[in-house]
Amino acid sequence: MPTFYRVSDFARLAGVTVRTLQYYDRIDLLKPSATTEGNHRLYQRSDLLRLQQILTLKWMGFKLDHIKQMLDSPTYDLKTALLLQKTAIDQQIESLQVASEALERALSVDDIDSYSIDDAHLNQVIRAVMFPQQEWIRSAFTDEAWAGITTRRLQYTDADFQQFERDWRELTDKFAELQHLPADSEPVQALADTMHKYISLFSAGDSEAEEGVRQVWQNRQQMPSDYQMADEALLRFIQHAYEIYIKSEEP
Amino acid sequence: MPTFYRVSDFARLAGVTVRTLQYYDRIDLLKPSATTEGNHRLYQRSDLLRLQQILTLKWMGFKLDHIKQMLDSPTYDLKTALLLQKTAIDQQIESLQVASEALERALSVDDIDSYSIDDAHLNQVIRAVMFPQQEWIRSAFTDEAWAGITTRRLQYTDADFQQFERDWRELTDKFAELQHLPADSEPVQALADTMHKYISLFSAGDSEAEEGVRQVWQNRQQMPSDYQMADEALLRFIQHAYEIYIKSEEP
DNA sequence: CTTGAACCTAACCTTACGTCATACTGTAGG
DNA sequence: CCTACAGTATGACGTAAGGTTAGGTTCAAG
Repeated sequence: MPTFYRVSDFARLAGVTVRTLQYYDRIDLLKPSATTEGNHRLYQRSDLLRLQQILTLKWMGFKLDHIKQMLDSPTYDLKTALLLQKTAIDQQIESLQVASEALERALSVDDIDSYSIDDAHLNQVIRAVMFPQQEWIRSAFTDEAWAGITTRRLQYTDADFQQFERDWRELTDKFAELQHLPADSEPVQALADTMHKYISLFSAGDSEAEEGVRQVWQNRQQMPSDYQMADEALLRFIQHAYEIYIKSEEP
Repeated sequence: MPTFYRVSDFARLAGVTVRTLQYYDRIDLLKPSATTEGNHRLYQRSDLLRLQQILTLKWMGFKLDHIKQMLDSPTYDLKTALLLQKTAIDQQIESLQVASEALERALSVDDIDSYSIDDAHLNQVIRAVMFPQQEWIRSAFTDEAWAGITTRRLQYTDADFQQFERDWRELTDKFAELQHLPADSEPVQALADTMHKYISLFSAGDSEAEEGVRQVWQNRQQMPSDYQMADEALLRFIQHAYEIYIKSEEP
């Protein structure tokens, strides 16, 4: 003779709302173990265990349909699921931290004390937020090309940037391997083509932005040393090959 | 004679989807600066600046209607908004970190290597996740009362717990002030009543859970020293007052 | 003038419920 | 047994920020 709880009592017991229990019932996530003749839900304490599992997994960030799968299939790979979830959460934390730091920088912009907002202000904040110390890059672009670049930049995650860096390094490594060939030879030009496609991707078909990239590339002596690559001869080789490629594409 | 972009070009330029631009148009967040006779949207580069502002703020975690307010009212208090947003994000980070640590603990449960899931397994994981080292508390509760407590616990945020602690300290401080009065005097019993209401809140009307709380309270010598309060005399005073209160309520 | 790509709007889909609106059930008192 | 009235059930609509079709229209090249 088990004790039964009506919805509101059971809800209070578990710290959720009645609506939540009704919802979980409807999506077959948690069914009451009995009902009255009049179709009112009756829960037992044993239902509390299942609800505890559900709420714990939910608290960990799993979605309800995922939780249903986990609880309903006894062969579910829990360890992998937990691992994936932790990875996802850690990624979220990382990008939130980036945003938090950006907000911190935004708050440190002097003029913001005026407590008002106009385009100039806001853009100053945005510049402070997105590109803390890279004025030497910015100077190569027109205002509007720059707006395009910074805007597109927002779409990428940290993982994307890491991939970019890996790709870029791979590309320069390949150039290094072919450094003994003439810059206008076919394999080198093929690399230049790949490089061009990459730059196009970055500038998204924005010709002003592309021009800016070329400027940065050519004025690379101004780069802070952190950004400079070691092998100046290799850089000149790449630049030469790229110029040949561009000329051959724009007759 | 400004250059116009059609939606798809402008979308590519900015790195968003066409649907997003259509949506921003509909909610009056970003209108194209012109349209064709056939009602196709035409954007200019100057629209890109506004879109950049929108996406930057969005990336910071602001909601779109909030962004609209910010951009449309020139007297908007940007600094406060940024500050509030940073606070909110930092809170999110904190609770995600708690979840991440919990998942870490869950992954360190030995038996999980079996790559399967059943109630016992899952509950073991849950226990590891939610209550790392407090077996001394758990031992005072029945399994089901414990399930209720851990489940309710999920509903609370860090801020709630901090509030709990503050309330609790305030309560004990008040007891300390009245320590010169007899335990059955009216002001002391009033405090005991407050304390009882507080415990009831914690146990959500769960009588088994309440009993467990009383057990923990009485066996407080087993607590690790971190949890012990300094003044043992005060504790005995509180316990005495509380016992008198309970007896007077359950005749 | 035709064709195919790009574009338009409208409408439904997603999550995890909250919030009504309306109808029904359970129970205590008379 | 009847009536209040509290509790409950079901269904519909709303949320945020678009994604995803569906079906019709416009653009630009040939």
